[in-house]
Amino acid sequence: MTRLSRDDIITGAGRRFATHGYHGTSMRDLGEDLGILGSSIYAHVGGKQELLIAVIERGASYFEESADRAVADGDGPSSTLRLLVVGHIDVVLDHRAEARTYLSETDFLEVSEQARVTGMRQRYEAVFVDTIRRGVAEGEFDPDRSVRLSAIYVLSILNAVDRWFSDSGALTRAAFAHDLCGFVLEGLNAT
Amino acid sequence: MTRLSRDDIITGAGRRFATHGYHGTSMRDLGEDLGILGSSIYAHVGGKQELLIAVIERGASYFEESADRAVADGDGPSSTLRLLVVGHIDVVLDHRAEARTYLSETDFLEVSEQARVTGMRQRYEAVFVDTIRRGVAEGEFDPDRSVRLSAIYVLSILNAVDRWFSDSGALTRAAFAHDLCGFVLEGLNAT
DNA sequence: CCTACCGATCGGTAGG
DNA sequence: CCTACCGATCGGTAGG
Repeated sequence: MTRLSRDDIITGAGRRFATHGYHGTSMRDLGEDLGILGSSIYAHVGGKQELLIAVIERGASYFEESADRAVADGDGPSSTLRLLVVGHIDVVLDHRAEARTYLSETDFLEVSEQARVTGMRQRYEAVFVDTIRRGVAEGEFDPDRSVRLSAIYVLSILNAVDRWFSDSGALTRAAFAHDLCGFVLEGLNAT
Repeated sequence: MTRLSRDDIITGAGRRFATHGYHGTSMRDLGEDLGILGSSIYAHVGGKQELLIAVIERGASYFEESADRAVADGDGPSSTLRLLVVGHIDVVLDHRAEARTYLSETDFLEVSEQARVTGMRQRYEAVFVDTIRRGVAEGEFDPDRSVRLSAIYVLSILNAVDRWFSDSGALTRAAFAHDLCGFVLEGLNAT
């Protein structure tokens, strides 16, 4: 039995927040998950709100990194969009707790933190918008569709993936990503 | 100042649950919203959990009624699908609090209630699946697309509508519904 | 990381 | 619907 790290505490908090919600989680609950007392958590972090911030910050940065990679590696708009879709799916499924907390519990951050996280989210979503816009400009996507709405549709689908998808099901992650890209690109009348 | 009804209490609870979450709402918070004391709520309802049940039951029945109407009034699969989409949008925007609580707080119901609500939700979603399946069978939709996935996509988009749409924006509800139907039906290669 | 707490708040009740 | 509570639990701290 070695001492827990701050990262361990944050990971545990993410799991609890994702399943029981921020307000549904007590420091004692969290301690029990970690095998320590609730009060012992304060040896690692300043408080419950600080844990929420740390978990959500993690979630936000996974998405940010994914977008950066998609933009760097993408070869044209539909290629970039595919990478964005695959990357988002991976973040949501490989970092379920942090991603879900980021997506569902941001309202419970203190206002200043909330503003920062909202900013990060807007920048992330803007990458989708910009990519689609570029696809329209370059003649790859249907110019008659609303760019903004198309981005909202894709993101709505992506943000709900963890609610129904399981790696242990018959549908593989790659097959799903392919289907979703097809659905989206057909909707955009990709050429 | 007349006495509040049980329905008033449930409406107030829905608003609080939708914005602050079930666990983020105290009976005293709710009382304050209603202009009474937290303890006075117990003159109307048995407890907090009973309020959650009542709010979610309302939300679930709005969706159920919408699906019933769509099936009754629809003239063929793509017509029914359009009615389902428009109906879902209306429920989510005209009954924001109940719909959002239904969609986000069901995990906090006692297990027996949770099972019932999950059943209602599955029956509702099955209407989407069946409608799309019928569209494929009748040659209206692309048979190469997964029916299940298409239903998941539409529902994912619909369930997030209240997060970004506002009736006071430039985009009207009808224009949005039209765009979404177009997006979905194009994805389904509707003929 | 535990012991031993603290004041505040929680859901809820008895009696009117 | 209010007054006046109750025991339980909450986030958090002092001291080791």
